[in-house]
Amino acid sequence: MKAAPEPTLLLDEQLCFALYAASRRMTATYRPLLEALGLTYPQYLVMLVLWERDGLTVRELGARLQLDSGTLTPLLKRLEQAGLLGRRRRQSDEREVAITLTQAGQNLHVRAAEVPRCMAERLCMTANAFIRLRDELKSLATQLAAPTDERD
Amino acid sequence: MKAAPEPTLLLDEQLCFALYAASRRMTATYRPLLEALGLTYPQYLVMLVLWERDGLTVRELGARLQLDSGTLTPLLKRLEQAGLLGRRRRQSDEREVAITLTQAGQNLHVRAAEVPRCMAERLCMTANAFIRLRDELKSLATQLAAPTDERD
DNA sequence: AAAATATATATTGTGCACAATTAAATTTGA
DNA sequence: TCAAATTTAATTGTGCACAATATATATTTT
Repeated sequence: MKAAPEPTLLLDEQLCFALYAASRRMTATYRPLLEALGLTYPQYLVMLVLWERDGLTVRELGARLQLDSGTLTPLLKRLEQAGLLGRRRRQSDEREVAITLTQAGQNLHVRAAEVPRCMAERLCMTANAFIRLRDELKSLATQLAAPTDERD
Repeated sequence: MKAAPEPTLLLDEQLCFALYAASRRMTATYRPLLEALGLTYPQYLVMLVLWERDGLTVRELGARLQLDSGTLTPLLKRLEQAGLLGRRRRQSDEREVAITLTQAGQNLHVRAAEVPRCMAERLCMTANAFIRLRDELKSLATQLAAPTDERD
């Protein structure tokens, strides 16, 4: 019976740092592709959500991306300035702000379609490895989102 | 013979978003633990490096963490203000700034030791799963760091 | 040695993240 | 019914990330 290995403070042994470093490298790899579309990486994520379903509120966008209004409000204002979307209060509930794509925002969908293809090529992973890693990361995030006392 | 699946623009299918979301969740999980030590997450990473090897230059720290002086200089100044480290020009090369832990900075090492233990418990992963995921993320980062035309 | 080049850090500016607060609209309930 | 509680965005403030530039020092070239 072997004792559980003691977790260390060595940088190279940390899962958190591998995750942090990989995430920043991923964003850096997207950067030149998205720059060609006039988007930052978080802006691209917002557009992905809106291309799936237009007219969401700030709250719904935030729920999807796990971002709050402190991040989204200025980001959405920049996308509005760029002419990709519009923001207006819902008449049914004046607290809510509905985000709607402009024609330019909708048109960008077509040009964006090559981004995932380009990244897939860049990753050099099999479809299975891709899906396995993605789903492991999803379940890690789920595990970390659970309250501290959650029993599995 | 099945054709390769076409990559989509659906948010939930993106590896990048799973990575981005998991990384932010991870940082959020560290936050209360590190707050007790008076550190932010990037500051904690800098301390991990210095606890392994003191007296590194800003450049060497940056190489280890993949961060540039635009990020590190103000961060290191805040850690200096907090009394955890000192910054001084190397006499051998006045361009370089050596970062040295103060006694308080060294003392924090002991209290920090429980952070990885606490996180390991929080993750609910076997040691093998932990290592496998960590190393997959490392190799992903390596793959993304390679120049675009790299053949495997 | 002077000029050109390279290197290390700092500075500036933009854009996230996220906590905390504010303000307005809506819902709830005594 | 109307005061309290809740909900939604926006605002404010701090701290990263990162590109671009500036500045000082060191090295190389001529």
